[in-house]
Amino acid sequence: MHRLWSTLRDAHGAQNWWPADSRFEVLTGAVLIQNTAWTNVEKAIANLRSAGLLDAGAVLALPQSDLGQIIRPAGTFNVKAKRLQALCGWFHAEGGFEVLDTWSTAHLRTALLDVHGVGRETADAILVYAFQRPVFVVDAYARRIFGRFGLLPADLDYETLRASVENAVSVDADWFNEFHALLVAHAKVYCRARPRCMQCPLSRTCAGSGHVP
DNA sequence: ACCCAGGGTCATA
DNA sequence: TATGACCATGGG
Repeated sequence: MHRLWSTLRDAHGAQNWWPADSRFEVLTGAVLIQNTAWTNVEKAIANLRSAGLLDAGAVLALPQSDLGQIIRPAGTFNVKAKRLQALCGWFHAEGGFEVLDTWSTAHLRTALLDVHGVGRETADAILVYAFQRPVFVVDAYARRIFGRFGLLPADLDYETLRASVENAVSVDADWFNEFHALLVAHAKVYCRARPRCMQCPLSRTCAGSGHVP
């Protein structure tokens, strides 16, 4: 696990995630990124910013259909408008970061999973990037890269895979922060286009012959 | 014209 | 538990 981390770090450099100007923007981005390209999320967040909506109270005060139009570029905008308000409702009701920062990671994770529209991956991304908790974010990229690297089977269920990674290392939140970011960065560069795939720095250690995405 | 992107919910078996 | 339908924009 540490060797993969170092290999990715050498290949791609420090990522310094999450790409956001504030912790609240991380919450927003975590919902908007669901099954969507980041370029679309950027447009939606720019719309929110110019509308003064990077604030839980402001998001909650808006009719859901209006919010949907503002975040339209992010896709599935009606779904995400509802989810965004659900997350803001929880965040606001619980007292914001000042209160939530005092919660245990386990308590925080359970509460996040109870919010409509927040699943495991979104919850864990929020835990790492908005709350700096040491949690491994499992996503499709991690599964693919682990599988190819021969580290862990790609078809493990979410909680098993997450526990496997978290138990395999003894590290802080910054390590998990960088790890997930590096896996995403690596996938974006090497796991799409076939020509680049062959230049992948992991190709020598990849299991199997094809090294196909 | 198709495929997919840093998913999740809901209905169904 | 395990699939499938559904949401919907923008870039390749």
